[in-house]
Amino acid sequence: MIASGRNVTAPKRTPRPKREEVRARLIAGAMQAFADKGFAGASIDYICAQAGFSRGAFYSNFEDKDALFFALYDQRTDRLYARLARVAQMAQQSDNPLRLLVEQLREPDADELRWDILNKEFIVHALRTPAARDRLLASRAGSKERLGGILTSFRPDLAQRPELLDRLCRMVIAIHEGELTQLGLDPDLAKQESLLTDMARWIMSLP
Amino acid sequence: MIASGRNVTAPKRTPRPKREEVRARLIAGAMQAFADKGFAGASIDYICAQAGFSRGAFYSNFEDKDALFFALYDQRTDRLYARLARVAQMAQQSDNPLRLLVEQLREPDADELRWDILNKEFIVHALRTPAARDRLLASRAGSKERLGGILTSFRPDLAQRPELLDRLCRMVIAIHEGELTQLGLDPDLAKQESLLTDMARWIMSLP
DNA sequence: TGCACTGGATACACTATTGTATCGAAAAAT
DNA sequence: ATTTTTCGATACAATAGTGTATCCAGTGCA
Repeated sequence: MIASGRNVTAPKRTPRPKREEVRARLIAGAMQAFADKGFAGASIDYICAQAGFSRGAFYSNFEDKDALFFALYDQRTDRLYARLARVAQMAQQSDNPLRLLVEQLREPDADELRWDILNKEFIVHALRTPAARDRLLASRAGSKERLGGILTSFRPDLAQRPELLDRLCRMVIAIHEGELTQLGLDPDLAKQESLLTDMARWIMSLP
Repeated sequence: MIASGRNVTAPKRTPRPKREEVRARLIAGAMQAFADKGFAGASIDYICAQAGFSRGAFYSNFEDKDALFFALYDQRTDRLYARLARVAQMAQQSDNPLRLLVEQLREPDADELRWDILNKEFIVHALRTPAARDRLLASRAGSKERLGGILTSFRPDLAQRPELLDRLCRMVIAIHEGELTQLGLDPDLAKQESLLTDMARWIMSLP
């Protein structure tokens, strides 16, 4: 049942990977490499080594390291959006939607923590690069928007208080990112309850 | 009244700066350079150019770039500690100590924002370098300790609830760092009230 | 089956960066 | 005043990284 095609000639030694897969593996390699060495610290050669390709593969798929960085960031942003959408939908029928949100946002597994390193790296990059800054701001505005929708589904009255809602979103994001920092530095904290639970309780108790 | 010493010979052309000053200027240059280009992105040459010295000066004062990074970090840590101590003292006699704390922590001036970039840079560095991680954890534990003292001066009952106090400190730190991120990316937010004021109100209203 | 094309691998030229060895002027010591 | 020490500046060798030009195996189309 294996390779039922013509087996007359010698078997293919190196079935060249599809372009999409090459890109995907390069992006995955970049995530590893950037987390290991930082954006500037990771040479293109090192990134390619992580992905199992040569620099030629890189240069035929990306303009330069910045482009790869953006591709990686976009991928993760899409993933985050998908997760938030899932939470929003599940929240509709859950009897404890806040706990759900907190659990979904927490996810302190290795991958998430490694991504958080990179997220910070990207923030720093954006803080000094106008183009990256604009892009990041737009992306974060989208995240905040979605988060606002979720919070409103918990407390419908917030829809009437947009400025308060905005501040709450900012606080949730700040605490989330801050907690990831603390978790990354001190893994023991993972045993404790998330700081976001307190935040959630506070939101629900607001007048 | 100027240079009352012996003025027989020609005036000194290049009064070599004291060692302390060289170190200080190199550290200041490093802050500028790291904020501009990141830790790995800032070459030693670039750092020295910012400080107005040659690489020779650098190598005769520091082991390598890491050592300079640590020196810079230590300097800022000392400064933060001093500021926290000042707040704690002022809080004793202030009639609105929380506002005081918030104002002191906020300080969204250019220097503080530039330092925040570097702080994130250092965190990222620490997340992947065990030695730096230990050092950073110790430093942050110290900060948390001092912050706890300040919070307790506002709400003495917290002294009896150490685990709650610890969580509150973590939240304040998380929100502070998160807000600095947001301020850096979107300077317009500086017009708004600090997120920490809400946090402070919440702390004071805790049962 | 043959042929053109795609795209990853390799080689090369060029630049940037690092660390060290050496030099010389200013400070300090005698 | 002369010697000694200190320490920033300069020169140099070695290395690492980048981008491009070229090559060649695999792929799809006729």
